[in-house]
Amino acid sequence: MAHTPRKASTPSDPRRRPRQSAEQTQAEILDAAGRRLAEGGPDALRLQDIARDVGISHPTILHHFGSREGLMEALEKRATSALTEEVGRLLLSGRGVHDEAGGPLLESVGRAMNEGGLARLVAWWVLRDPSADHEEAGKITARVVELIRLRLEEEQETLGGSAPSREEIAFTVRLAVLAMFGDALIGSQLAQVAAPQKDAESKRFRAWLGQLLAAHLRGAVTPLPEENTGRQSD
Amino acid sequence: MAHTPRKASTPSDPRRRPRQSAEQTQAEILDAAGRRLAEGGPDALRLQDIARDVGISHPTILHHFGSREGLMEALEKRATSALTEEVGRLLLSGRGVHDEAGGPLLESVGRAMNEGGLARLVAWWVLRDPSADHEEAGKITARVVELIRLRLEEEQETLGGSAPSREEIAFTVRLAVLAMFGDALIGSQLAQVAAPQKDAESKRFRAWLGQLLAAHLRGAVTPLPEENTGRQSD
DNA sequence: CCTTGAACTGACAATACTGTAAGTAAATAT
DNA sequence: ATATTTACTTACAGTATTGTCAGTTCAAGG
Repeated sequence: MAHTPRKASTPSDPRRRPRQSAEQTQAEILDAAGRRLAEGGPDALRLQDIARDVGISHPTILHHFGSREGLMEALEKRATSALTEEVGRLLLSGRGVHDEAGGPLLESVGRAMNEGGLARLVAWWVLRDPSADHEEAGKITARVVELIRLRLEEEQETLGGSAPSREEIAFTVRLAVLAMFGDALIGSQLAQVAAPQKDAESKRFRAWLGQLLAAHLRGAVTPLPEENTGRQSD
Repeated sequence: MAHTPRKASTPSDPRRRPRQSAEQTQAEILDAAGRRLAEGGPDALRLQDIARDVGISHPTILHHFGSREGLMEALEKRATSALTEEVGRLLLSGRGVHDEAGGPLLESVGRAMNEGGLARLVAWWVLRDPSADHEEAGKITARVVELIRLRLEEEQETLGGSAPSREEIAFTVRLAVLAMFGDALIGSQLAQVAAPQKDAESKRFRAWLGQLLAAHLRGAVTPLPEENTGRQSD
């Protein structure tokens, strides 16, 4: 007695999802997963929940992504490549680097980190496996550093002044990224104002940071003491 | 046929843990849990694993902390109160604020975030429940801001110069905390050097940041434009 | 038209984890 | 010395979750 299929003869069950293209369904799954992750944290990423959100059965997710792990990889890939593209576009468009207040670039990264849920995604990823290398991040920042350096050199030729060293730029970019990342995760915890104004404070902080960094790169370069450059002495 | 206790009559089983004080065992459990969390991320926080690390059975953890949730709360409480104490000590000792390079305070927070695993703990906490308020964090930073402000005013009286506004200080502290937090989590991903030197680069970055912030607070205050202070216009 | 492949599903297997129950042994209180 | 509390254990219940399997419907290609 094999298990009798309960309703083997229901042709065209109305509850069955009308067949979609693979791309379509996969995109819907990733959207739902991203939403879950942004709202509820890592524990909220259950196949069954996501399936319910989309309106499919959970084995369908496995069919498309192979495993839960596969889904998570796809999620990360999509998020980082979206950011890479946006940053690339901003940089090449010639704006965003040294315009007023550090400008669109900072805002764009901040938005991706906050609304896009990128910060939460990355944090969750890093928490899960601290030793994993997020190659993409290094590549993006390296690219940003290089482009800023070129632009500052141009500027220096026309306006005069001394261009900061590459390390100086690298640290500045690093600071900007870390601040955006941290702000998206715990900014609201550090705000000194009442809840409804927290978003405004965060925005103002971003503007302030942009000015600080721009001013720093432009002139007030604080050289590091040349002690322990690579090897440690103790 | 009740289940016959398998070895009901083994008096003083050698495998049984010699009875400890509650405090002792709880501390060991928290240590082990912290280590697990730092190494493996949220998913690695299993009662059975922690119990094995300590050398007890997992219901003992439930006996001491009530539930898994209780354990996590205790973990967070211990970590934050340790940090609070250390920061308080540094601030009251009169050092750490405006000594060379931002100094011990930055280093201490950085250490707690990195080696102490505080950053990972907080990140994991925030990921799990984005709406949860981490009151402690706000309190600590508010306190730091206030103390720095007092100290800068003192300094201003003796040396002259203009003391920065409270918002200026608050943003600077916020930036410092965010940078330390972010650096602990994803700093290694952003580093531009080979793996073995990443720690050194992180340290150098910290020093650089200290100088930048100190210099900023001391003189080069970039005032924010007085536009949208609270309400947004679009 | 028929075959092949792919999207999709319901039912089930396997596993793993938190929490409970009941009992033992050591310390503390009476 | 006896009673009580408490640190600690084994065995088990309950449940949730990922993944597998066999099968169905739809579309495309021969």
